[in-house]
Amino acid sequence: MPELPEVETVRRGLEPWLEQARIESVTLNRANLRFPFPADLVSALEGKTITSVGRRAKYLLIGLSSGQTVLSHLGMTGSYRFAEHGIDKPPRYYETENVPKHDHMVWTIDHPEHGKSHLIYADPRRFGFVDLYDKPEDSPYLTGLGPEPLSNAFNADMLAEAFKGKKAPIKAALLDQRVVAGLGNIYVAEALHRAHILPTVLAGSLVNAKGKPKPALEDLVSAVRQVLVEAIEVGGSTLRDFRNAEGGNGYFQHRFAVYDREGEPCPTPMCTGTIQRIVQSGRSTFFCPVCQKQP
DNA sequence: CCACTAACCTGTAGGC
DNA sequence: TGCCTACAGGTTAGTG
Repeated sequence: MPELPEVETVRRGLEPWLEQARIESVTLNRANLRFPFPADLVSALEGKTITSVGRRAKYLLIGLSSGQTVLSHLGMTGSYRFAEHGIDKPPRYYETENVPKHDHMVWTIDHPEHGKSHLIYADPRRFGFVDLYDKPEDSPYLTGLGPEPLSNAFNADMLAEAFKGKKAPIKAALLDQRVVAGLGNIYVAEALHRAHILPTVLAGSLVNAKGKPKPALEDLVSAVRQVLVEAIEVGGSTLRDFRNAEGGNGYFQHRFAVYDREGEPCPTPMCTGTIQRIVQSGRSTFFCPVCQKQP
């Protein structure tokens, strides 16, 4: 689920409730998610104060007063939410019935303004994970990442450098987190549609003979930025189960031009095309065969 | 270097 | 109602 706009939405929802909060206790309801929880996670968290709630690509980065940083990835179905305030004991859902069975990690926190509450991490498919670092920039999850797509480091010149001679389809190239970090299946499809580029064209075909970006690559950079900004503004996309930290959903799914719209008319003005679905790298790709072209 | 598949795991939607 | 299949926002390892 969560691509950059959804993770940013979660981050913004968590920040006012977590920053300055003290972690009183931590309960792990199982030993692992995608990977085992770090052996020292509970002791590293308990008694510390949260100093920051950040994000890099699709990773949440929670800074602690000890100087350490919690790195959290939501996988496909991970979510953070708060239990109602004023509860004294953390919920141990696995021991009871009638309660969510995918609540794997619970932090009992005390915030100077908001008081006590429980932060709950739930994740039905358990593709997410939590890790702990002294210096998060050394984490193998972050070291190889490409630039943030909303930063100035992401531009047509750097994309041209990355795509020069590259034979992978542009769709696969944009999903490669080493090229640009934070895009997923939804926003790649939407950005390519806005830039009028077919997802099947080779990445290298967007670069000219001098290694400089063709105009279509400039359009693509703008489209990526635009679609991400719009999505963040409306709280991301809720397809099945995405919820922000306050329990609300996103609204960008109503603005999808192509994603999950196979058979529907292309929304591009004057375009007569019908949205098609193909499979690339084992994943669905949605596009309009009429207004998306080979540059 | 690149493409494709399977794997991790659970839930849900659709066909019969 | 139930059973079965296909598929889902991500990432990684293995194979050809």
